[in-house]
Amino acid sequence: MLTAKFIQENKEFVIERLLVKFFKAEEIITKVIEQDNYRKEIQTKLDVNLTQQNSIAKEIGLLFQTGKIDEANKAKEKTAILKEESKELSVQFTKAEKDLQDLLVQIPNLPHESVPHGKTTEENLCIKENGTMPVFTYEAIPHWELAKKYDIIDFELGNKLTGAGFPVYKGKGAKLQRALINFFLDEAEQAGYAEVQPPILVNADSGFGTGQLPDKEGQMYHCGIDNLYLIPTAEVPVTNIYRDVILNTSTFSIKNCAYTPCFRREAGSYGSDVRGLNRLHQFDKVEIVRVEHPANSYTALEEMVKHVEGLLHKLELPYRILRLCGGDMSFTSALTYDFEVFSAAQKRWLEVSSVSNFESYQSNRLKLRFKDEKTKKTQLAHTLNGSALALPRIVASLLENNQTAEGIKIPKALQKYTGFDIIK
RNA sequence: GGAAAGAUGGCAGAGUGGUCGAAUGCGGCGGUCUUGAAAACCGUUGAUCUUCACGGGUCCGGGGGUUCGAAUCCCUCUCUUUCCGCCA
Repeated sequence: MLTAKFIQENKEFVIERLLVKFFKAEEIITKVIEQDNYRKEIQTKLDVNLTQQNSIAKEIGLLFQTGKIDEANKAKEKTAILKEESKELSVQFTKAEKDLQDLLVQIPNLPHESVPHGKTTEENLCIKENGTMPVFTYEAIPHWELAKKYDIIDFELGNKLTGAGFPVYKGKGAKLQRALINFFLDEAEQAGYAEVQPPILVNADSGFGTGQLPDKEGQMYHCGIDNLYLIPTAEVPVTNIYRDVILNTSTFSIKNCAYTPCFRREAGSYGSDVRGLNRLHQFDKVEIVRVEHPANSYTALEEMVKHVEGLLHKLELPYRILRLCGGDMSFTSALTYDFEVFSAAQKRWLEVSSVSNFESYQSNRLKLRFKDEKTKKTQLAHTLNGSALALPRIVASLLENNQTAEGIKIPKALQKYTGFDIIK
């Protein structure tokens, strides 16, 4: 979230920038400023009161030590009123802080200046399209039929075990999953990302840190007995590694990668675009996460984009890169690039990665800071993350685009991981 | 699941209800010495809110209470560790 201080100092700028996200901020910004001023006012009153109490308490201590019991008892009476007042003030202060917090979490992150204006997915800016589009002399078969034909993914079996959106990968299908995970992890490692294997259940503090809570509570699976959440992305546990941490400037850049299954309730999604692998409740993903000095975060973002692009290139999939417009961006992001691969049978682009710079928006919630060596002051770091990559739609696209009369061809880069070059 | 112990600054670890934001050690930073380094020695070193500043407030796991005054006493919650049981 944004800090009250930043809003105080950049009121007009904040309002203007948020319009790019179609967020009318004028009213809430005014409230934030009022609330912040009120908070300060209460705090000042409380401070003065406590100062008085402290000094009287010290006096009493001295009086007792010097044996002036009567005077001490007299002084005690003075504190009664002060105590009463401070109790009242501190209740007000706690409420004032909470009310301010409640306002701040409602304000989205400011979009970067390069974010295109626009409201819908059609207005995202395609900055690159690359790779050869698949050509078929016959009607290409959709991946859910291919999966059945070669018996590599069993959707019905998943229904039996769990429910819709939990497929069972079998034989070469399972091997393909494992191959992709290893391929993505190896590539990330080569690019300097240190692998971590985090828990896939997290507590509420972690959920709040990266912004899933409180707003997106309904999107996560919740284990009520232990009050833990199944992660919707590795971003949550990996970024939260750095919650409540003060870094040294020298520790930048922090680069982590992690493979985890991801769980999403996807409440409210329906229709033909959820068929097959297009939208699952459980899927596998390799995530890259970075913590950066504010001055370097956009360079880091470009590096991440290059990395993801390299993966798609090696997988020989036709892809395009979109810079999301204000209306399509997430609440917490300052700049997001989406990667889509073309899928031959569905004849549409499928999102396989989303790479974002959150600037200090997550850091402020996470209390992730660093000590500036020159000013000796702590300031918020920048966080970034991106999928590199999410598996299901990659698999969908591989199956559909690489189908031949003989079987499904495996791209060269993947063959040493699969151990086979065709699924038949 | 049963039993016990514990939670203090980056880490380790003291702490009598009053002068404790907190000893000490390690680590970090700066310096002296040195051709350089190490060692030794000296100094310095928490976070946060508020204020132009001086200053002031808050924080010893979270919350509540007792008291003029709480790291220290009481209640409660959470978490951690150890032992036993079960077990990948």
